[in-house]
Amino acid sequence: MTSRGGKRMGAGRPKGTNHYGEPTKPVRIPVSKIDRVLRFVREREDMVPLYGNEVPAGFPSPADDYAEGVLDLNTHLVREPTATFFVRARGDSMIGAGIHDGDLLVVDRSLEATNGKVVIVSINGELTVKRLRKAKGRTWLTPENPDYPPIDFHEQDDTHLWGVVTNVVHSL
Amino acid sequence: MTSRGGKRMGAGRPKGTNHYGEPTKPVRIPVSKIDRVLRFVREREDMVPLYGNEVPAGFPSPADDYAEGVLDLNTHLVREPTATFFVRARGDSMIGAGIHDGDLLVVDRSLEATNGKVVIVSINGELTVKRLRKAKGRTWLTPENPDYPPIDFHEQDDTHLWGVVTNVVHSL
DNA sequence: TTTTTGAATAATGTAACAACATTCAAAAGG
DNA sequence: CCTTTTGAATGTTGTTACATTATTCAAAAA
Repeated sequence: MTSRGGKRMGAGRPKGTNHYGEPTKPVRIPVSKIDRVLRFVREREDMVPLYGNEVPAGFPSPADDYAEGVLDLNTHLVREPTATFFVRARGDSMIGAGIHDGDLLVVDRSLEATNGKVVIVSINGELTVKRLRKAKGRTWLTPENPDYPPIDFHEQDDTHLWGVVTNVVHSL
Repeated sequence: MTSRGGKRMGAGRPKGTNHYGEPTKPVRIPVSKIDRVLRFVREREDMVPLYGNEVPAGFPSPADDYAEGVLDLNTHLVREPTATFFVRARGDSMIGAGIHDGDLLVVDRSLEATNGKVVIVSINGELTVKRLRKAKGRTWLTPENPDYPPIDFHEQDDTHLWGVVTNVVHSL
């Protein structure tokens, strides 16, 4: 074929037409986490739409813009990653606080355990969850269930306060 | 100074002494997500230690090995990212199922709404959460609160079943 | 024996590159 | 004059390459 050459002013792929709509940069990732990272950046795996109580216009297409916003559970529930841990709740002594047997408790060790907070305490090597009550110079650990009695609390060898429960994850 | 040269058999940095304990590879990441990705891979932000009810040996140092394992909330609670959304619960009609006013509900639209499942239904443009009961060829939406009556359910113009509630996140 | 020092080697952030994708307009065809 | 074909022009992308840094070891010095 003969050439069809010549100037092509303004030709070429336009900027910003990539998959993400923004520039990318190579970042070194440990191989075991590459899959997870790619899912996060490519499929916005961690951003799940949040709806209120009205059926939104775009419903039920989560691919559309999320009028009510999106939510990342890790960021939402874990404010201080290095100070946070989970504990599996046992028993029904805190049923009144919405804590059921088997629930996953999100515990933040960086929060101050003030009066009224639900806390994780170890007693004789066992972790337990109770509500902290401070009154008249004394401190009590009170269950949220009338079947159980309050416990007088003071830090000692085998009793330690580990953190404040911020969220309860209940599976159905 | 004179040279101190000569063979150095076995010298050099040993393999596997990198920050992650495993090889890395460059992966192209959109610039706005680089911070988030680096936090994830470097500080294992999303991997929070999970403890049972015994005080573990390494406690309270989350930097140590997690005898009870680690947990990533997104992976744990969101099985099908593209079919999942969140709804904020209103009212106390499902208090018996552990669902309180203001709780965050994780809803999976890919699960089958079988008898006994807690489901999200829209009625007249409003989202509501109820337990599905199927019996004698009929389907009911039953609140988990004796103060509320069951509702006869059948899909029609203004009534639609949106998904199955898999988890309830309750804030304290 | 202990300390100093540079060789040896791996890790790491980023530039560079080759392969691919996309768009435009000149040339060809009608 | 309008439509189709085609290669130039340019951006994107996964991966390689590389210069710099970090780490360890043992020969040489003290």
